Amino acid sequence: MEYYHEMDPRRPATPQRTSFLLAQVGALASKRFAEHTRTLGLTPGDAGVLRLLGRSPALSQRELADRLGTVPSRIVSLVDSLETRGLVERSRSTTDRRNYELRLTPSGQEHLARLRRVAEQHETELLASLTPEEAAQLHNLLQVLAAAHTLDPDLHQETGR
Amino acid sequence: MEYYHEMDPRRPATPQRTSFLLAQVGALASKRFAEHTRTLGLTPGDAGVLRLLGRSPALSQRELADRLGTVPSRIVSLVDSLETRGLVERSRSTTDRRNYELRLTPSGQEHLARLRRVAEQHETELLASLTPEEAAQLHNLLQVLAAAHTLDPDLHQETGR
DNA sequence: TATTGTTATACTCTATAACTATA
DNA sequence: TATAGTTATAGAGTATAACAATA
Repeated sequence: MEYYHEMDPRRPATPQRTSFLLAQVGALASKRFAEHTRTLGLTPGDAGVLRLLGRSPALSQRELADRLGTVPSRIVSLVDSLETRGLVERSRSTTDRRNYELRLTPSGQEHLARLRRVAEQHETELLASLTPEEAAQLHNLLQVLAAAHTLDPDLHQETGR
Repeated sequence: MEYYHEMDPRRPATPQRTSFLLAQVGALASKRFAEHTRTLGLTPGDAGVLRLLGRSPALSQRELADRLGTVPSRIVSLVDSLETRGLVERSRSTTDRRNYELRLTPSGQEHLARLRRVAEQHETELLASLTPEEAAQLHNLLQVLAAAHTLDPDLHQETGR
């Protein structure tokens, strides 16, 4: 159920709040993205790992967990699965043998490239009803909100609760 | 884990896509709203039921499920809980005794009023970093997106899958 | 002692399917 | 037969806590 994300086509008696719309449209974006990744045989979680390892090779599982805002135990099954499918490889760090260094395999890099293409397609589809100027406006407004809510240390962090 | 909603304060090497930002900020809005409802002893699901019954009294559970984009079985436990707490009451329809007619009790109406106040507060907090003009702009852009994606019958519906 | 990764477990949320009662 | 509501169950997704290996 979408409770707060309700998408009833009937018009509400009261005008929708912006925060409500934001949650609705944001949930739509997430859902559509998940559908796109699924066509590649990847979950959104897989996509997050591939994206980060593409940007930062040799990450440890602990670091990966921190950056994704989750716990190390969650990373284990994610990397297990990606390793089994040959997209990611673990090698022990030579300097600290507790750590793994995680890297994309060539196949993992291909998957990441495909992922970037569907992300681009997703972006295009989602914003198709906006003019380029409107899309740029939206981008800026969202960045203001993201910055305001993550950079204020007095507010609880979004990731990891 | 927020995978796609990752809120890593480190700047990404590539600029964030708007769809990504939308998912991030939307998830933030949902999470903050849930925190607000929790201070009233309500889940976001509870809030959805109260809001709809406030607007449309005498709804059946089936209708409620449809409007919230979920299945009837999900409504049962939600209404059970609200009924136990004295916020909602079930009465059998006199015209078709299969249906319930759901209504808010006076206490339910008070809770709904409180809910509206925290929703207003939530809205204010979330958008505090925008000027009124920017907030209005954001509202309009989001409405365009919401309309484009729900009114097109060729695209899968967001609610209910 | 502290940290990385692992396992086992549990919890939350939600959907599916079979059932009952009414129509 | 069809529909409203109910129950039992199961599946995602994710977190917690205890543990082994290494530092």
